[in-house]
Amino acid sequence: MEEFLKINGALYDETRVLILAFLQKYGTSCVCDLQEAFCMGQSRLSRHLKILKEAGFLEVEKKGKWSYYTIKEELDSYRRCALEAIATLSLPLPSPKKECRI
Amino acid sequence: MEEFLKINGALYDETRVLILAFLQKYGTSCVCDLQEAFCMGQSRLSRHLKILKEAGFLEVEKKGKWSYYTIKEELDSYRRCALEAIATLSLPLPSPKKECRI
DNA sequence: TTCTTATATCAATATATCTTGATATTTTGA
DNA sequence: TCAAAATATCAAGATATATTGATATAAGAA
Repeated sequence: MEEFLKINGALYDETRVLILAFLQKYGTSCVCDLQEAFCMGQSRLSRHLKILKEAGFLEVEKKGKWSYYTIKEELDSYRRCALEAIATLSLPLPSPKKECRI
Repeated sequence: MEEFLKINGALYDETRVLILAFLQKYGTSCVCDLQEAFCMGQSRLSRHLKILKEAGFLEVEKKGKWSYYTIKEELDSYRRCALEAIATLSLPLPSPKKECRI
């Protein structure tokens, strides 16, 4: 139950749904990529990414100063359903703006 | 987006997940059935049932003094996924106690 | 009509969550 | 070693949600 609620809590926020949609569309991104794209404060983004990670949607890889967030490859059926549902929402997403990678 | 968030909000509450699990297992129930089973205050139940209904999971049929709540037959794939996920949680459910129907 | 029952809704309080700005940590380069 | 950049975390205030008890509504029985 606890895990199920954590998943739904993660999905019960517009910002996080948009982040998932963005990562589905554009793939691995660092926090600064998302900051640029969404024009969003860094602490706010960092918090939402943490929630998505702890809900089992994302994984992080740290390289140098950067943290790269990716949607996990292996997801259980419920999380996959959720991502499909998000994809079919056809949300208007910002485009990735700058490259700030290594 | 709005509808998707409403679904996830409805699923982000232990009480409501239990109600869905109960209705999946035992079928149509009136509010008093659920009160008996869950030993839960009536206004609290009524509120949660309303939220589940407005999130598209339940339908209500009124007969006399009673309101009968049922899980909708025709659900989109995301809601169906959610109900499957709930079923596989194998939650410990109270048994229906009394019959208070017409 | 009047009383009782089943349900819905409201108001007040408590709890949880989100946002913002400030601070901490870590890495890299000067 | 020092400063700057990327990210994480914390604290305070604002907003949302859940619970409880009280009240409202509607149907049926007396």
